[in-house]
Amino acid sequence: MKKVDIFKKLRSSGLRPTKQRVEIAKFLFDRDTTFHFTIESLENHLTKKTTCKFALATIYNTVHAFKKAGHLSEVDVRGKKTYFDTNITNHHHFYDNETSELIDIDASEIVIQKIPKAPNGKKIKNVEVFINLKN
Amino acid sequence: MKKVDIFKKLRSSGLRPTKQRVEIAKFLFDRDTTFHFTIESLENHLTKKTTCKFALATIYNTVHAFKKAGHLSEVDVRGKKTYFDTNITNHHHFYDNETSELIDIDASEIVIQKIPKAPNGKKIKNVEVFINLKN
DNA sequence: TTTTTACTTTAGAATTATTATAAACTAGAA
DNA sequence: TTCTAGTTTATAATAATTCTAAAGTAAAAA
Ligand SMILES: [Mn+2]
Ligand SMILES: [Mn+2]
Ligand SMILES: [Zn+2]
Ligand SMILES: [Zn+2]
Repeated sequence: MKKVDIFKKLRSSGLRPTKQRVEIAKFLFDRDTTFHFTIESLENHLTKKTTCKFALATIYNTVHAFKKAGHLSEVDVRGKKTYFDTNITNHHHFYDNETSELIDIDASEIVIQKIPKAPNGKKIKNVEVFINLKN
Repeated sequence: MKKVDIFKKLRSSGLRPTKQRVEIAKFLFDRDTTFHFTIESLENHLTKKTTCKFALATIYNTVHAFKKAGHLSEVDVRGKKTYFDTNITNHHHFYDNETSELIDIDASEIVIQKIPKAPNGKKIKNVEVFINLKN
C-alpha cells in the first residue's frame, strides 16, 4: 500500500495526517493480509516498533475514527477487551479459546441452507457465524 | 417449577439456600420460558419485586455459580455488559441492535450446509450463529 | 512567510463493569 | 444450643474505556 493510500484512509476518516496517525494507519493497512487486534496489542506494537509517543487516547480515537469510516470492523469475542478487524468484508470466525486467537473464515466457506425469517417488521442485517475451537 | 427444584438448582451449584439465593433462583428458573438478562437487569428486578436486600457481589457470585454448574449460559453481545441466558441448549440468536434485545433461535431452525474443517490439531467445539436485525 | 485557526495530542481524571476483601452474619452439623 | 464453614455485605481494587482541558501542530489565511 502506497503512502497515498494511507493518506486516503486518513482523509476519508476525517483525520489529519499527524505522525501518530500515519504510524497507526501504516501498521493497520500497509500489509498483504488482514488481521485482528486489540487496542492493547496495537499499543504494544507501536511503542516497540516506532519512535514516536502514543497516548492511549490517541490510539482509541484513531481506531474509532477508522471504524466509523468503515475501514475497520469489530468482532464480538467473549471477554473484556474489544477486538478489531482489518478485514471489513462479510466473513466469519474460528475462535481458539486456548490461545484467544481469531481466524478468518471467508463468507464463501460457510453455506447456510435454512434460516428463520426475521421477526415482525425487522429485516436481517447480517449473519455472523462464530465457531469455537477445542483441542 | 417446584420449590424442590429450586433447591436442587442451588444444591447442584454448591450453594446453600439462603433467602437471597432462593429469590434469584426463583426469578431465573421458576417460569415457563427461558430468557436473557444482565446483572443489572437482574438486580433491578430483585430490588423492585422482592423484599430482601441484595449486595451486587451476591448477585454476581450466584449467577457465576449457576453458570459454572451449567444452569446458565453466556451470550456474546457487542457492548460492555455480559448477557446471560437461562436457555442452556445449543441455540442461536437474533439480535436487535435498536432495542438491545436477544431473541432465541432453536438449533433446528438453522441448517448449515457447508462448513470449513477446523485448523490443524483443533476440533470444532460448537457453532454459534448470530443474526443482526435492522428495521 | 508569518499569522491565525481549528484540530490534535497528551497526562491524568472519570466512568463503568466486574472482581476482591474482610468483617459481620447465618445455615446446618454436632 | 453451640460450633463451624459458608454467606452477605459495604467498600476497595481492577481493568477497559472515555472524558477533559491544557499544550502542541497542521494547514488555511493573510
Ligand atoms: Mn465482546
Ligand atoms: Mn460481549
Ligand atoms: Zn476477521
Ligand atoms: Zn438464548
